[in-house]
Amino acid sequence: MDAETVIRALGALAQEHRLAAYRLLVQAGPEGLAAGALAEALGVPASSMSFHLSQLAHAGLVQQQRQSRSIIYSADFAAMNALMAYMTENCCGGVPCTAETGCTPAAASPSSQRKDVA
Amino acid sequence: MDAETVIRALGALAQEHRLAAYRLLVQAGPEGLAAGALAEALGVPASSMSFHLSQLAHAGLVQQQRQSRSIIYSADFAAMNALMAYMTENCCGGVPCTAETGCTPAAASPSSQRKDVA
DNA sequence: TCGATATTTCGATATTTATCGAATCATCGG
DNA sequence: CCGATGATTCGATAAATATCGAAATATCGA
Repeated sequence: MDAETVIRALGALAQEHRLAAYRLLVQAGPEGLAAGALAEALGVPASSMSFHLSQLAHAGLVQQQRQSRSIIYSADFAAMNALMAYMTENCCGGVPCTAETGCTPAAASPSSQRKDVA
Repeated sequence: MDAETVIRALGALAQEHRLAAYRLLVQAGPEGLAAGALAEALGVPASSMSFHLSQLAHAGLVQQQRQSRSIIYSADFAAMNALMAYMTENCCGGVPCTAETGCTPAAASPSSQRKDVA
Protein backbone atom coordinates (compact mmCIF):
# COMPACT_ATOMS: atom_id res chain seq x y z
CA MET A 1 0.00 0.00 0.00
CA ASP A 2 1.57 3.26 -1.07
CA ALA A 3 1.26 6.65 0.58
CA GLU A 4 -1.01 8.05 -2.09
CA THR A 5 -3.55 5.27 -1.56
CA VAL A 6 -3.41 5.71 2.19
CA ILE A 7 -3.97 9.45 1.89
CA ARG A 8 -6.93 8.91 -0.37
CA ALA A 9 -8.44 6.45 2.10
CA LEU A 10 -7.87 8.66 5.12
CA GLY A 11 -9.20 11.66 3.26
CA ALA A 12 -12.26 9.70 2.27
CA LEU A 13 -12.99 8.90 5.89
CA ALA A 14 -12.25 12.37 7.19
CA GLN A 15 -15.68 13.77 6.49
CA GLU A 16 -18.79 13.69 8.62
CA HIS A 17 -21.15 12.02 6.19
CA ARG A 18 -18.62 9.62 4.75
CA LEU A 19 -17.40 8.49 8.13
CA ALA A 20 -20.98 7.92 9.23
CA ALA A 21 -21.78 6.05 6.02
CA TYR A 22 -18.70 3.91 6.33
CA ARG A 23 -19.52 2.99 9.88
CA LEU A 24 -23.04 2.01 8.93
CA LEU A 25 -21.57 -0.21 6.24
CA VAL A 26 -19.10 -1.75 8.68
CA GLN A 27 -21.95 -2.55 11.01
CA ALA A 28 -24.11 -3.82 8.20
CA GLY A 29 -21.45 -6.35 7.29
CA PRO A 30 -21.25 -8.22 3.97
CA GLU A 31 -24.94 -7.61 3.29
CA GLY A 32 -24.26 -3.95 2.73
CA LEU A 33 -26.76 -1.12 2.28
CA ALA A 34 -28.29 0.65 -0.70
CA ALA A 35 -27.21 4.17 -1.59
CA GLY A 36 -30.70 5.46 -0.93
CA ALA A 37 -30.87 3.80 2.46
CA LEU A 38 -27.64 5.50 3.45
CA ALA A 39 -28.83 8.86 2.17
CA GLU A 40 -32.03 8.59 4.13
CA ALA A 41 -30.31 7.33 7.27
CA LEU A 42 -27.96 10.29 7.21
CA GLY A 43 -30.44 12.89 6.05
CA VAL A 44 -28.34 13.83 3.05
CA PRO A 45 -29.57 14.57 -0.50
CA ALA A 46 -29.14 11.65 -2.88
CA SER A 47 -26.74 13.52 -5.12
CA SER A 48 -24.52 14.44 -2.19
CA MET A 49 -24.55 10.87 -0.90
CA SER A 50 -23.62 9.63 -4.34
CA PHE A 51 -20.67 12.00 -4.38
CA HIS A 52 -19.47 10.75 -1.02
CA LEU A 53 -19.95 7.10 -1.87
CA SER A 54 -17.91 7.51 -5.01
CA GLN A 55 -15.11 8.93 -2.90
CA LEU A 56 -15.20 5.93 -0.59
CA ALA A 57 -15.29 3.59 -3.56
CA HIS A 58 -12.44 5.34 -5.31
CA ALA A 59 -10.44 4.98 -2.11
CA GLY A 60 -11.10 1.24 -2.16
CA LEU A 61 -12.88 1.33 1.18
CA VAL A 62 -16.21 0.11 -0.12
CA GLN A 63 -17.45 -2.04 -2.96
CA GLN A 64 -20.58 -1.51 -5.01
CA GLN A 65 -22.83 -3.93 -6.75
CA ARG A 66 -26.08 -3.33 -8.54
CA GLN A 67 -29.11 -5.21 -7.36
CA SER A 68 -32.06 -4.40 -9.56
CA ARG A 69 -32.63 -0.67 -9.28
CA SER A 70 -30.55 -0.23 -6.16
CA ILE A 71 -26.82 -0.10 -5.82
CA ILE A 72 -25.63 -1.92 -2.75
CA TYR A 73 -22.52 -0.68 -1.02
CA SER A 74 -20.49 -2.76 1.41
CA ALA A 75 -17.33 -2.16 3.41
CA ASP A 76 -14.05 -3.65 2.24
CA PHE A 77 -12.45 -4.84 5.44
CA ALA A 78 -9.16 -5.76 3.83
CA ALA A 79 -8.59 -2.12 2.91
CA MET A 80 -9.11 -1.01 6.48
CA ASN A 81 -6.71 -3.66 7.72
CA ALA A 82 -4.07 -2.50 5.27
CA LEU A 83 -4.63 1.07 6.33
CA MET A 84 -4.10 0.33 9.98
CA ALA A 85 -1.02 -1.73 9.27
CA TYR A 86 0.47 1.16 7.31
CA MET A 87 -0.08 3.63 10.12
CA THR A 88 1.74 1.64 12.76
CA GLU A 89 4.33 0.10 10.51
CA ASN A 90 7.72 -0.33 12.07
CA CYS A 91 6.48 1.24 15.27
CA CYS A 92 9.27 2.52 17.51
CA GLY A 93 11.85 1.54 14.94
CA GLY A 94 11.96 -2.05 16.13
CA VAL A 95 12.81 -1.25 19.70
CA PRO A 96 11.12 -3.29 22.49
CA CYS A 97 7.97 -1.23 22.27
CA THR A 98 7.05 -1.53 25.93
CA ALA A 99 3.53 -1.23 27.24
CA GLU A 100 4.56 2.12 28.64
CA THR A 101 4.74 3.62 25.18
CA GLY A 102 1.25 2.41 24.52
CA CYS A 103 2.04 1.04 21.12
CA THR A 104 1.52 -2.61 21.98
CA PRO A 105 -2.11 -2.96 23.12
CA ALA A 106 -3.99 -3.12 19.85
CA ALA A 107 -2.16 -0.72 17.60
CA ALA A 108 0.73 -2.93 16.71
CA SER A 109 -1.23 -5.52 14.81
CA PRO A 110 0.62 -8.77 14.34
CA SER A 111 1.30 -7.89 10.73
CA SER A 112 3.27 -4.82 11.72
CA GLN A 113 6.51 -5.05 13.67
CA ARG A 114 7.95 -7.31 11.11
CA LYS A 115 9.22 -5.43 8.10
CA ASP A 116 12.74 -4.40 8.91
CA VAL A 117 14.12 -3.98 12.32
CA ALA A 118 16.55 -1.11 12.49
CA MET B 1 -14.03 9.06 21.17
CA ASP B 2 -16.60 11.11 19.31
CA ALA B 3 -17.01 11.49 15.56
CA GLU B 4 -15.68 15.02 15.49
CA THR B 5 -12.40 13.97 17.09
CA VAL B 6 -12.07 11.04 14.74
CA ILE B 7 -12.65 13.25 11.70
CA ARG B 8 -10.05 15.70 12.91
CA ALA B 9 -7.55 12.89 13.36
CA LEU B 10 -8.24 11.30 9.99
CA GLY B 11 -8.12 14.67 8.30
CA ALA B 12 -4.84 15.41 9.98
CA LEU B 13 -3.32 12.24 8.58
CA ALA B 14 -4.81 12.64 5.12
CA GLN B 15 -2.08 14.87 3.81
CA GLU B 16 1.22 13.99 2.24
CA HIS B 17 3.53 15.86 4.58
CA ARG B 18 1.59 15.18 7.73
CA LEU B 19 1.31 11.47 7.02
CA ALA B 20 5.04 11.33 6.34
CA ALA B 21 5.80 13.28 9.50
CA TYR B 22 3.55 11.12 11.59
CA ARG B 23 5.16 7.96 10.30
CA LEU B 24 8.60 9.30 11.07
CA LEU B 25 7.40 10.01 14.59
CA VAL B 26 5.92 6.53 14.93
CA GLN B 27 9.21 5.05 13.89
CA ALA B 28 11.16 7.39 16.11
CA GLY B 29 9.22 6.14 19.13
CA PRO B 30 9.00 7.92 22.49
CA GLU B 31 12.20 9.85 21.79
CA GLY B 32 10.44 11.88 19.16
CA LEU B 33 11.92 14.35 16.71
CA ALA B 34 12.37 18.12 16.62
CA ALA B 35 10.22 20.26 14.36
CA GLY B 36 13.27 21.36 12.42
CA ALA B 37 14.45 17.81 11.94
CA LEU B 38 11.09 16.87 10.47
CA ALA B 39 11.04 19.89 8.20
CA GLU B 40 14.46 19.06 6.88
CA ALA B 41 13.70 15.36 6.48
CA LEU B 42 10.64 16.16 4.41
CA GLY B 43 12.06 19.11 2.52
CA VAL B 44 9.33 21.45 3.70
CA PRO B 45 9.72 25.09 4.83
CA ALA B 46 9.74 25.51 8.59
CA SER B 47 6.56 27.57 8.60
CA SER B 48 4.70 24.94 6.59
CA MET B 49 5.94 22.16 8.84
CA SER B 50 4.84 24.09 11.87
CA PHE B 51 1.38 24.46 10.36
CA HIS B 52 1.15 20.73 9.76
CA LEU B 53 2.49 19.79 13.17
CA SER B 54 -0.08 21.99 14.85
CA GLN B 55 -2.78 20.13 12.95
CA LEU B 56 -1.46 16.80 14.17
CA ALA B 57 -1.20 18.13 17.71
CA HIS B 58 -4.68 19.61 17.64
CA ALA B 59 -5.94 16.22 16.53
CA GLY B 60 -4.24 14.65 19.53
CA LEU B 61 -2.06 12.45 17.39
CA VAL B 62 1.22 13.90 18.59
CA GLN B 63 2.55 15.53 21.70
CA GLN B 64 5.00 18.39 21.90
CA GLN B 65 7.51 19.32 24.50
CA ARG B 66 10.10 22.02 24.50
CA GLN B 67 13.69 21.02 24.97
CA SER B 68 15.87 24.11 25.07
CA ARG B 69 15.40 25.85 21.74
CA SER B 70 13.87 22.86 19.99
CA ILE B 71 10.37 21.56 20.25
CA ILE B 72 10.25 17.80 20.25
CA TYR B 73 7.26 16.05 18.77
CA SER B 74 6.32 12.46 19.48
CA ALA B 75 3.49 10.19 18.39
CA ASP B 76 0.64 9.50 20.78
CA PHE B 77 -0.03 5.82 20.29
CA ALA B 78 -3.14 5.76 22.43
CA ALA B 79 -4.84 8.13 20.01
CA MET B 80 -4.08 5.85 17.09
CA ASN B 81 -5.42 2.88 19.01
CA ALA B 82 -8.64 4.71 19.77
CA LEU B 83 -8.93 5.72 16.15
CA MET B 84 -8.64 2.18 14.89
CA ALA B 85 -11.08 0.90 17.46
CA TYR B 86 -13.62 3.48 16.36
CA MET B 87 -13.36 2.53 12.71
CA THR B 88 -14.10 -1.14 13.22
CA GLU B 89 -16.47 -0.77 16.13
CA ASN B 90 -19.33 -3.20 16.18
CA CYS B 91 -18.08 -4.76 12.97
CA CYS B 92 -20.75 -6.79 11.18
CA GLY B 93 -23.33 -5.83 13.79
CA GLY B 94 -22.21 -8.51 16.20
CA VAL B 95 -22.65 -11.38 13.81
CA PRO B 96 -20.02 -14.15 13.77
CA CYS B 97 -17.68 -12.14 11.60
CA THR B 98 -16.18 -15.06 9.72
CA ALA B 99 -12.73 -15.03 8.20
CA GLU B 100 -14.44 -14.86 4.84
CA THR B 101 -15.59 -11.32 5.44
CA GLY B 102 -12.05 -10.35 6.23
CA CYS B 103 -12.94 -8.41 9.31
CA THR B 104 -11.33 -10.74 11.81
CA PRO B 105 -7.60 -10.76 10.98
CA ALA B 106 -6.46 -7.58 12.64
CA ALA B 107 -9.26 -5.11 12.10
CA ALA B 108 -11.65 -6.25 14.75
CA SER B 109 -9.60 -5.38 17.76
CA PRO B 110 -10.76 -7.05 20.96
CA SER B 111 -12.22 -3.80 22.21
CA SER B 112 -14.71 -3.65 19.37
CA GLN B 113 -17.60 -6.03 19.00
CA ARG B 114 -19.09 -5.05 22.24
CA LYS B 115 -21.20 -1.91 22.23
CA ASP B 116 -24.74 -2.67 21.17
CA VAL B 117 -25.85 -5.31 18.77
CA ALA B 118 -27.53 -4.69 15.45
C1' DT C 1 -43.61 1.44 -24.31
C1' DC C 2 -44.64 4.39 -20.39
C1' DG C 3 -44.32 5.98 -15.85
C1' DA C 4 -42.14 5.37 -11.57
C1' DT C 5 -38.09 4.46 -8.79
C1' DA C 6 -32.99 4.48 -7.69
C1' DT C 7 -28.80 6.52 -8.58
C1' DT C 8 -25.43 9.18 -10.80
C1' DT C 9 -23.55 13.20 -13.48
C1' DC C 10 -23.29 18.06 -14.24
C1' DG C 11 -22.66 22.91 -13.09
C1' DA C 12 -22.34 26.65 -10.10
C1' DT C 13 -21.16 28.33 -5.55
C1' DA C 14 -19.40 28.43 -0.88
C1' DT C 15 -16.14 26.71 2.19
C1' DT C 16 -12.05 24.76 3.69
C1' DT C 17 -7.17 23.73 3.19
C1' DA C 18 -2.28 24.22 1.73
C1' DT C 19 1.60 27.07 0.74
C1' DC C 20 5.37 30.09 1.85
C1' DG C 21 7.86 34.50 2.92
C1' DA C 22 8.21 37.95 6.33
C1' DA C 23 7.69 39.14 10.93
C1' DT C 24 7.46 37.72 15.72
C1' DC C 25 8.48 35.01 19.92
C1' DA C 26 11.46 32.23 22.95
C1' DT C 27 15.90 30.39 24.28
C1' DC C 28 20.70 29.97 24.46
C1' DG C 29 25.81 31.34 24.55
C1' DG C 30 28.90 34.76 25.51
C1' DC D 1 22.22 42.77 26.80
C1' DC D 2 23.02 41.04 22.00
C1' DG D 3 23.37 38.20 18.19
C1' DA D 4 22.22 33.70 16.66
C1' DT D 5 19.21 29.78 16.44
C1' DG D 6 14.76 27.14 16.42
C1' DA D 7 10.01 27.58 15.99
C1' DT D 8 5.49 29.75 15.45
C1' DT D 9 2.18 33.35 13.86
C1' DC D 10 0.50 36.29 10.32
C1' DG D 11 -0.81 37.64 5.64
C1' DA D 12 -2.13 36.86 1.19
C1' DT D 13 -2.87 33.62 -2.53
C1' DA D 14 -3.72 29.25 -4.78
C1' DA D 15 -5.89 24.86 -4.80
C1' DA D 16 -8.95 21.31 -3.33
C1' DT D 17 -13.57 19.99 -1.32
C1' DA D 18 -18.51 20.02 -0.07
C1' DT D 19 -23.10 21.21 -1.26
C1' DC D 20 -27.33 20.70 -3.73
C1' DG D 21 -30.81 21.22 -7.49
C1' DA D 22 -31.64 20.00 -12.09
C1' DA D 23 -30.87 16.89 -15.71
C1' DA D 24 -29.43 12.42 -17.34
C1' DT D 25 -28.98 7.29 -16.90
C1' DA D 26 -30.59 2.52 -15.59
C1' DT D 27 -34.05 -0.69 -14.14
C1' DC D 28 -38.45 -2.42 -13.07
C1' DG D 29 -43.66 -3.28 -13.23
C1' DA D 30 -47.72 -3.12 -15.84
